[in-house]
This record gives sequence, structure tokens and C-alpha cells, in this order.
Amino acid sequence: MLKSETRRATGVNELVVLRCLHAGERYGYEIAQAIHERTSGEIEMREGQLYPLLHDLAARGYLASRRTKVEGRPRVYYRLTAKGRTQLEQLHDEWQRVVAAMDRILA
Amino acid sequence: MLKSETRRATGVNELVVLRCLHAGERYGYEIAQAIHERTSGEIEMREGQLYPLLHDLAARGYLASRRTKVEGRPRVYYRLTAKGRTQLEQLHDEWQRVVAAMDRILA
DNA sequence: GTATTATACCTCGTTCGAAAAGGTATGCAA
DNA sequence: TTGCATACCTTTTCGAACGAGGTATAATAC
Repeated sequence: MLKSETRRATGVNELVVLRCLHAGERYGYEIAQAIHERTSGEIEMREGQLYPLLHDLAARGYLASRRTKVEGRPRVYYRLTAKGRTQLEQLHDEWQRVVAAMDRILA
Repeated sequence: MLKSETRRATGVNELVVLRCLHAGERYGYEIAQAIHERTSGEIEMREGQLYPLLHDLAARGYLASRRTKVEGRPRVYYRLTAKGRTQLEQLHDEWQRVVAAMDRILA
């Protein structure tokens, strides 16, 4: 389908998660809800997908994490690293190229 | 990522192929080239993906096929069925909803 | 008091699509 | 005669997505 470098972006997941962290740190559960609400359920990010992705993004150096406890329950806050911001920009560009390419096909 | 019904559309493949047949019948090799040229290589449709997809779309009743020979080489022309046109419209709508949802996230 | 819902993290097994590579065959050009 | 373009196809491997499950706390409802 799309160029292999573009694939992760097309899976949409990585771009969406990084973008959700653009404004500041957030925790997983919060991210899942934000995506659901902002897209009226059009884009689903299930926990089975979200948590492994967050771990992967952290392992790749795009996210940094911080563990705390809030009202007895554990929380893991994530924030973008400098590397993560660069990645966000790249995936954003790639997504726009894909949309533009699709426009040329669908026009 | 996206709703399961939307997934195939997001894989982009099915929508792209159906749309390529909107203007009239075409054969596989021709479709692959058209996609490559119209998207400046941004969207790749390899043969290992395209031919099975064409067979699948035909099996699902979205495409009808016609076998001929041109200059000694075999060719299989595909064209949209009425059902295929409906599917094209649906996938097109779904794609637009996805793009709109992404816009809300990326804005 | 107890059951349910919401919060919040996580993993595992299956399934399904994508990617790469290979396979067949003809015709034409270098 | 070697290689490239045309044109069809399959198979094998790999990874991502999905569903389902698992743990635990706190608040709310009954």
C-alpha cells in the first residue's frame, strides 16, 4: 500500500499518539479517551494497542515516562522528547502526502 | 486504529483499486502503473498484493472480469459491478470521515 | 453491606494483511 | 542472446491489529 517508511504513520496510531502528547504530558487512559472523543469514535485506540505502542515509543526514545500514584491508583505519564517531536513532524508530513496522493486518485 | 468496518478502506488498497476502475475496465498491470504514476510513487500497489485483491473483489461480487489475449500475452480486464459502485461510494465516504477525524486531531 | 461502574495499568493468542520473493511466459530491443 | 517490459500468478514470512483476558483501587448505586 504505502511506502514502508510511511506504514507506521498510515497505521495512524503512532502519529495520533504523538500528536496527543504535543500539548503536554498525558497518561495512557487519558490518551485513549481523548482520541475517542475528538474523533467521535471514528478512530479507535484500544488498550491492547495503546499500551504496547506507548512502551515501544518510549523504547525508541520518542517518549519519556514518569510514574506516580493518584488517589491510590498508579499512573504513567508520558511526554515527548526532542526526538519525539521530530518524529511527530515527519509523520505529520507523511500523512499529508498520503492524503494529497489519495486526493489525486479520488478526484 | 480505525473501526473494523473501516479497516479495509484504511488499508487504502480496496478503495484505490475500485476507484481506478470507475472510469471503465482495466487490467491489473495497468492499474498498478496508474496508481504509481498518479501518486508519484507515494502509494505502492505491488503485484503480490494487487492480484489477490482483484480476485477477492471479484469473489465478493464487486468486480466482473473478462479474459483476452493481446499480442500473444493473456490479459484479464476488470470492471465495476453495480455492487462494486456502491462499495466504492461507501469506502470513499469512510475515507473522508477518517481524514476529517485526523484533521480534528492534527489541528 | 454489596454489586457495579469507572479508573488505570498490563499481556497474550489468534488472525489477517503486507512485503518480499519467486515462478511462468511472450515479445521486442540492444 | 541477453535483458527488459509486459502480464499473469502464488507462496512464505513477518508484523500489526483485534479481542479477550487479567489485576487492582475507588466511587457510586442499590
